Formats: sequence, C-alpha cells, structure tokens
Amino acid sequence: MGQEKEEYKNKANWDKFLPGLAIDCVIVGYHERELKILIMEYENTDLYALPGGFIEKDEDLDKAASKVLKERTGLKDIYLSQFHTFGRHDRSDTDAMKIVMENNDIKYDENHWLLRRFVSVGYVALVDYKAVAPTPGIMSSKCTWFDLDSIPTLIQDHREIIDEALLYLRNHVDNKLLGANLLVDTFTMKDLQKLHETILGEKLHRTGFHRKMMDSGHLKRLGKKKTGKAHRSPYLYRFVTENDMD
Amino acid sequence: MGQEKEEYKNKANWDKFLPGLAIDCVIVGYHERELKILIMEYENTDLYALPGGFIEKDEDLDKAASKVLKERTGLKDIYLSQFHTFGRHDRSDTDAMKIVMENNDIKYDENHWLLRRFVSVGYVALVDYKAVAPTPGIMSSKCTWFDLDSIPTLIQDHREIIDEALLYLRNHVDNKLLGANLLVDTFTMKDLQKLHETILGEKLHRTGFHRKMMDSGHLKRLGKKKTGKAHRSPYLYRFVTENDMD
DNA sequence: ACAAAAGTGTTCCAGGTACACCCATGA
DNA sequence: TCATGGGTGTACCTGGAACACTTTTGT
Repeated sequence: MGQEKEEYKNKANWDKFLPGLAIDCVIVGYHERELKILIMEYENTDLYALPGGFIEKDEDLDKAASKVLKERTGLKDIYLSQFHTFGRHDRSDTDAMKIVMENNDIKYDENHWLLRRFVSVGYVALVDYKAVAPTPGIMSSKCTWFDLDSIPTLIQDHREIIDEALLYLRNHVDNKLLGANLLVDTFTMKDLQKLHETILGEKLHRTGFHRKMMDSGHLKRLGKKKTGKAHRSPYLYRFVTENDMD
Repeated sequence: MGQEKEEYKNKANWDKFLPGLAIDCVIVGYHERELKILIMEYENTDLYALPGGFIEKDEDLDKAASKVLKERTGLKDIYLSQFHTFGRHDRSDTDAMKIVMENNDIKYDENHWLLRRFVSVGYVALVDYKAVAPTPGIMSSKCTWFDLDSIPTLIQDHREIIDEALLYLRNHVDNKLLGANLLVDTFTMKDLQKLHETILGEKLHRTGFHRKMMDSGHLKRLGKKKTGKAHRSPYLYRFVTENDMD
C-alpha cells in the first residue's frame, strides 16, 4: 500500500481516472439488531467519509463500484446497486480535501483536481456484517462500522447520500428477500423482523410477518435454538435459493 | 444560434463544461393514444440521438437537465426526474461524433473531448405533447416526436436509455397522477386508460380503472363530449390539484 | 329497436391485519 | 405452575377483479 500511496502523490497518476467524477458507496451491515454503515476516517485528520473511489478511464462505472466494495470489505458478488447521482454545484469540500492532502504529504496547488467540484455516483450495498473485514484504503487510517444513529459528521454531502440510500432501500428492496445478504447464515424470525422494521422504519405485526415470510418460500426452518431464556426457544431459519430445494 | 455555433467551434468554449459528463433526456409525450419520444437529428447526417447537453462548471446537475428540457420544448416546471447514470466504458460512439463534427465544420483532433468516453446522467420528463414546440439545438437540424414503436436507430446506447426510462416510469410514477402532465387539459376516461396501459404495458379492466381513478380524488368530471359516434358520448375529465377544489 | 360504448352496482376473492389460543422452556 | 415469548388458527376488513346491468347516442 505504501507504493500505492506514492502513486497518489505523483500527479501523473491522477490521469488514469475520469476527472471530476467519483463513486461513493453506502455499505450497509446489520449486527445486534442495529443497522451499521461502513465509514472511513482519513489518516491523521478527524474527517470522516463514505468509502469511495474514482473510475479508471477504461473501466465500467459498475465495475469501479464493485471494486470499492471488494477493497473495503473483501466481498464480491454482493447486492450492489446504483441509486442516485449527486451533482449539486457546491458539493465540493475544499477545506477538508486540503487537510487530507496536507496530512498525507501530497503536494497540490489551488487547481488540484481533488479541490474542484465532483459529481458522485452513489451505490448501496447490503452485506453480511460478520463476513466483512473492513480494510482502510489510501489516505485513510480507519475503516469501521458505525451505528446508524451515531454516525459522525461527514464531509461534503455524505450524510445526505446515506439518507438517500436508505430511502432507496425502503422502496426498492424486495421485501421477500430483504435480509438474504444482511443476515448471518442462520437467524430467528425475530431477528428478521427487527431488520425489516429497521429498514422500513415501522413496526410490523408479529404473526402477519411470520406468515408472509414463510409463504414467500425463501425461508427454510432449521432446528431450534437453545437460548437459555425462560420461554419457548425460537426456531432458526435460513434463506434458500431456487437451486437449493431440500 | 449562429453565434452559439461559432462558440462550439472554438475549442476554448468547451472548457466551460465538466469534461466527460453529459445529460440525456428522455422526453415523453402522448398523442392519439401513442407514446412519443422527442428525438434529435444531427445536422447534415442521418444520426439520431436523445436531446442532451453538458453541465457548466458551476451548474447543478438538475439545473442542467431542466435547461435541456426548457430549450428543446419551451417547458419548465415539469415532472423531470433523474433515473440512472450510464457509465459503461465503451459507450462512446467515436465514428458518429466525427461525422457530426465534420458536417458542422468543427475542427477536431483525435483527442477531442467529444470523441472520448462519456458518462451520462439520464433524466425522464413527462410533457404535454400539444404544449411543446420542439426546437432543435446546436449541431442538430431537427427535433421531432417519434412513436415509441418507430424510433430510428440511435447513436451510442440511447435506445437502452429510453428503455430504462420507460421501466423507471412504470415503477415510479404515481398511478394516481399518471397523465397529469402527459395529457391535454381535458380527456376521456378511455384516453386516460389507454395511456396507463401504454406506460404500464398491460391491459387494465375498464370498470375497475374507472372507479380507482375517480376514488383517487384527482379527477373532476366536466360536461359531456359530443363524439358523433353511434353510442353514448363519454364525459370529459380534468386533473385537479389540492388548491383547485371547485 | 338495435348496436356500441360509457357509467354504476354487486359479488367474489386474496392479502393483510388483529386477536385468540396453544406450545415450549426455565425459574 | 407460572410468566414469557414463539408458533398457528381464525375472523374480519379492504381493494381489486370480474361481471351484470343501466344509460346514452346514432343508425
């Protein structure tokens, strides 16, 4: 990675990217009944941002996005969907970028590409929290999960991007399959219900939810879980695919 | 417009736009029970394309899109929505752009901006066919409506963009208000139903449709239409807004 | 009077909600 | 055996689909 960083300091290497265009990924995970978002902290600063990246000149937009996902989480072949392109004229954050570059010994002048306006294409990913190894990238020292309700102040309009992403999920994720990527292998019906409630932002009725999920045909019931609690122990469930009938 | 064209031939003026980024608008109208799309023909060529434009360096993306809409149709304050950003690495159409520039006496070299890859943000608009005065822009001689089923071959991936736009409409347009922009002031229930069927791509049941529309509260019934046909003449309807209760 | 299309009323069914009840479990 | 929470059965409600019937109009 040290070598990659050297490349970033060399102006020539910026040329391999499309100028003025970026990708930001809202990577959503779920753990202990809380939605989590993967957030980067720029090295040696108190600046937080969404994981993002640039697009190489001969690279598909979607490919660049899945590369970001792969590099930050180690995951591939995951639900990843473009949801909106952010292009307000004032969405640059010059001060923040200067700090980032200064703290990383990157030489720049006032016309540096990173200081100018960016248009950014937003992607959402739903990933299994447990399967992710958050990996910081160039210019960032940390890459960690934050609870949705305790996300720090982010640079630019990244907070808006998150909110738009969640709105998009609410409207577009197939209810029948919501959780297929977000949950660990096995889970209880209550886990699944809490997840749906968190993303949809509303309480659901227990029994109706149960029936709807089972009727969808995507869930398979496994053995019971031993909870040690003073009540009936819940069944465990797992998502099954069409090729997985048994 | 002659003066504007001169500007385009002057390389310096390209610099006022964000490089590598464009906007394409799918402008949808409705006339005689057919969906229409506004298509441009490049001057002195047989090349057809969606109306599009570039984004000025200090201009909002959405603003640039509504500017395109305004310039090609004369309309403003119209339903206009960003639906997808197209960024395949091979979506340029070098040959077509060379023909366009040659036919317009624009000097270029192999590195010209227009010959390189573009990422394009797609917008859809629903407009009243009758209220539109299609106006060709720079480098294009014609700007005309085409029936959805007789659109000529378009440059780049513009045909895909149209198909994506229609898909987007199907999933996102509020059924209750579909037609509020597309239809002329007054219309029959059958007109409205045909429009819905065209956009949704499926037959609807006459009576159920009628009731649903009336129940929505957005329609007001006016006097009867004299058709001259050998059957009961239909009522005319009009969309009403919340501020328009009478 | 008849045909054709518009408008209205009625029935039926599916999916969703609400609620009652049973089951399992550890204190 | 009781409290707690998971799982299931049933009654009810609403919105849509299907269909019958009435109304209007020109031939």
